[in-house]
Amino acid sequence: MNAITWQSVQAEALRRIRSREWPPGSQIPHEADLAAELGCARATVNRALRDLAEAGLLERRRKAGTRVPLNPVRKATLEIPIIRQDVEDRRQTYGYRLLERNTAPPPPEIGRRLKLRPKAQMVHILALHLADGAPFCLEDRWVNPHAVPEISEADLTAISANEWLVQNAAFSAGDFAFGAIAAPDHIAQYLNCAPGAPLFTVDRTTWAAALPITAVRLCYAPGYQMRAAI
Amino acid sequence: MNAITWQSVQAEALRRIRSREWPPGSQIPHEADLAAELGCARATVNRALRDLAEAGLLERRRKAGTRVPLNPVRKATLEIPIIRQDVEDRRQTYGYRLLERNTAPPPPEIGRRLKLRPKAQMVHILALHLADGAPFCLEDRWVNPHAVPEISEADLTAISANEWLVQNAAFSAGDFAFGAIAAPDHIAQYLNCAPGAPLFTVDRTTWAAALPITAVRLCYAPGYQMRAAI
DNA sequence: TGCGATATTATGTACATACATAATAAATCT
DNA sequence: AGATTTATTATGTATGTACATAATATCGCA
Repeated sequence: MNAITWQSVQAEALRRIRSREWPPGSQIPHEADLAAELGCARATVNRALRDLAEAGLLERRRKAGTRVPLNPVRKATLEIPIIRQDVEDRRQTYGYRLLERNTAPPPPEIGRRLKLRPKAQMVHILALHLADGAPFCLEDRWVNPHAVPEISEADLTAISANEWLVQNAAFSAGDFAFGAIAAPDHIAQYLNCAPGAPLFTVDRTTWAAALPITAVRLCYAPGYQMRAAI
Repeated sequence: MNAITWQSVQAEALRRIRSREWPPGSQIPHEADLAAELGCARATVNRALRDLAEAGLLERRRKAGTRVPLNPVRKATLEIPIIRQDVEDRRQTYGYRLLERNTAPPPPEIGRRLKLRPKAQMVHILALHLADGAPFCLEDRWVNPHAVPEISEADLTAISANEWLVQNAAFSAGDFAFGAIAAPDHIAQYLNCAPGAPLFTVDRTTWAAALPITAVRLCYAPGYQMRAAI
């Protein structure tokens, strides 16, 4: 009956970090010593410390050992559902309208972000997501047709590009930027809000290995909040 | 010489998910079978699949097995540095000014968020973070003195409450909400921007087990973006 | 002294085995 | 039939061993 689990090892390590028993910047005992001290296998210690390192509470390097970082970085996990799910999770009924769809060269800024040559043709999609009939989020998207040629045939009036891409495009990496803008006139019209109203925005680019797939800006209606937990 | 690593197993699993070989909603073979098929130990498969489950690409339940979720939820990891670090990472020089500090009962909304009784006294702190001398972020914070009594003696003119708390308060959980607001007059003054300008905001509460520690709203100067990667 | 080769070391991973745990399915009893 | 107990099963975890890998420290040589 051994009560030692990797969670209990992790809890003990956390306690030592927070109590300054292992002060910031210091090196902590190596796995074998800790395992001996706590009476468990090295693999158990490894699992505990590896997890803490992934959470940013420890820094580990081969041979150099494990240390408590001087500048702790909190890592929060953001769960980013497809927009329909986001609306339904709020117990509202989801609606969707495709506003525009054409093929054109993207604005220079989008081209730069996706590292495409200047005049490459891309599929441009403008769509509005609704919650209980009211504007919820405006989706302004550019898709690289070379990455997902099937997009040309997709029926984007029935399913949003957001959802279609999640289901049909392999992706390996991406980045997000969250910010706030004042609603320009044309966006204010779609979102049915005052021009200049503060809008929460998400800019997102996704890649399949080195191949750019899509760049999108989501503008949420005033009052929207995105939540995360640690 | 075995070239099979948990990463390669993970890559193969990812391939099958994306290629619809394992379609959304379906159950995938159990660990022992996969291990036999791929020619590795079950522990290796476990590590690979466990990681994918943590990333939201698989759902696992004991006895019930492992399945591909119908509604994929993308999980992004947000790195949330202390504000000084954020500024310095932009290669700007950090500055800080404590604007106000007093003890008072918090506004009802803060009290509710922290689940405190209505008239509990809290430490209120208003501070401005600067980048290259320009306003960067306004910090409006309420701290529970019962959770961190040392806050009363802390010299918050030299070090920000943000930083002091990271270094001195044990915390176990927290949540974030990101949004956008129109700058109210008094905030616009501090941030040196036009009243009504769109501001990116972070609302954050942190807890030590069941004990509320602090609630804070950060208002970033116009144009600020917070970044995350998948 | 300076530089490159070599040894050392702490973490990282793989594996076989064993047992724990949770959820389901089957069996049993009333 | 319905409720309760008992298998069954897939994932979860712990362990000892072995070897891989990356970073550092040391040695040997010019």
